[in-house]
Amino acid sequence: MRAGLQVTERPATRDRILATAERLFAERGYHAVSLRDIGGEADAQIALISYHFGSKELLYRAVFERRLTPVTERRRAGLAAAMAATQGRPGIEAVLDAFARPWIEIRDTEEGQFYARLIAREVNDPQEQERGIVESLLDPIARDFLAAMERALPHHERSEIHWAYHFFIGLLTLTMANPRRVRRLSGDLMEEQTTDAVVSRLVAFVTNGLQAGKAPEAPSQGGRTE
Amino acid sequence: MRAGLQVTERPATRDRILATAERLFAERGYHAVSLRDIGGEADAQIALISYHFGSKELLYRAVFERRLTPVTERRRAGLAAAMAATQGRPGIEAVLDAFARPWIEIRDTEEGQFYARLIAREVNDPQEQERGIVESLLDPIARDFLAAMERALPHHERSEIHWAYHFFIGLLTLTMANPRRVRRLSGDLMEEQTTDAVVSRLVAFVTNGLQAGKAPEAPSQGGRTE
DNA sequence: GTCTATATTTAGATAGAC
DNA sequence: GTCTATCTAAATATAGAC
Repeated sequence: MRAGLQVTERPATRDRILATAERLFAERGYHAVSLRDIGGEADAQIALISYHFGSKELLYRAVFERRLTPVTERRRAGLAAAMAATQGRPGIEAVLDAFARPWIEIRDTEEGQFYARLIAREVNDPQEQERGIVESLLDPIARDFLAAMERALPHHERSEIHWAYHFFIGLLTLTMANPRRVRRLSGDLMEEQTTDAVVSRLVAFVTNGLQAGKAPEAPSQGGRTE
Repeated sequence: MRAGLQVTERPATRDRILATAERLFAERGYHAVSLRDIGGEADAQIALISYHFGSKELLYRAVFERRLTPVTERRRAGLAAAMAATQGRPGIEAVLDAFARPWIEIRDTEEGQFYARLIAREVNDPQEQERGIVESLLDPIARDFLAAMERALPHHERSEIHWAYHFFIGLLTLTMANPRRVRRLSGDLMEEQTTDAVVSRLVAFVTNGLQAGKAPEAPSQGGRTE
């Protein structure tokens, strides 16, 4: 029986390794973490890491894949719901919300905070293409959201929408990546934010930011006319 | 004579090491680069790295400090000019421009592209505080710009301004950090951007984004009234 | 300042008993 | 599945001749 952990039971070695690796990779980055570090903090022999995962590289991939599929599913579902509710013409806020909310929700959980940081690290890494994780697991859904943004803003230049998308990624990943500096510079001005408040802020910021890029010849679409 | 390099002269060993270290640290990160990598690509003996810089850690700091002082000076000068031209009440665009332009200019030069990526990496690193580079060299001027933003937008909530600041950092660093994924997702939609165009876009995006956070009781200030 | 040679530590990975 | 013990390669750093 793999399922049915009792409350007092210690997680299986494999899971302890996964959780510890996730935390350490997120905090320090792949190359700054040794298998000895992981084994030590997970209270598992180094040999067991090889036994369960094969190699450091494969362990890293296992850490990613463990959580990525469920998150991606929820993002897809959110986008599909926004599409269905509007006959394929969703508002830009609904699209951005479906895109960002699952990430922020993960960031705001005890067990997901490190994974959020790890994703941010991976997306910002100039070398990510060599590992292929972003390209195979995140790029497909990214293209779906880009297409949805274009449907939501049919009168914007495509290049504007793409810029906004990358801006969104930038601010989304920063809110996940380095909360310490945020606290250092801004102190309690940014504490005690609920998940909802952060998502709303991100979405509102990008939505407003996009007002700069409306194509000049666009007719009013019942929205802001500036 | 240290100065007065002839055109055909090979850069001194110390400078070759610095340039190579800058590029490799930017592309792969501190821990993924060995002194052997640097020595190999710089065509310098490993022992010479120790001789010139003392240790890998000190080499890393030397790479940072080489370019940071001039950039910071230019950012300060830009802010001072914006302040002086408006009797201490600069527009938010002028403040953001002074903040971002020197970074984008560096990013867009042949010799500075790697440094821009390195800075982005450092700012997004959850572990930066341990090294203290960001805290000692970037936080002071960050606080100056935060104060200038508050002066430029006296009717905004302070927390809104701080959020916008961190958003700005996020999108600024992403445009410096991982251009490859941008190209992968958006292709030639984002090519051939001049420095001016990128700065304008960043500034316009954040300025518009900030419209979301205007304090409700603020009287119109001659700007957008929504 | 630059080189060769080497000391010392730490890394990822595996062999084989239990 | 888990352990001890160990292999091999790679890392940073230094010693000392030139």
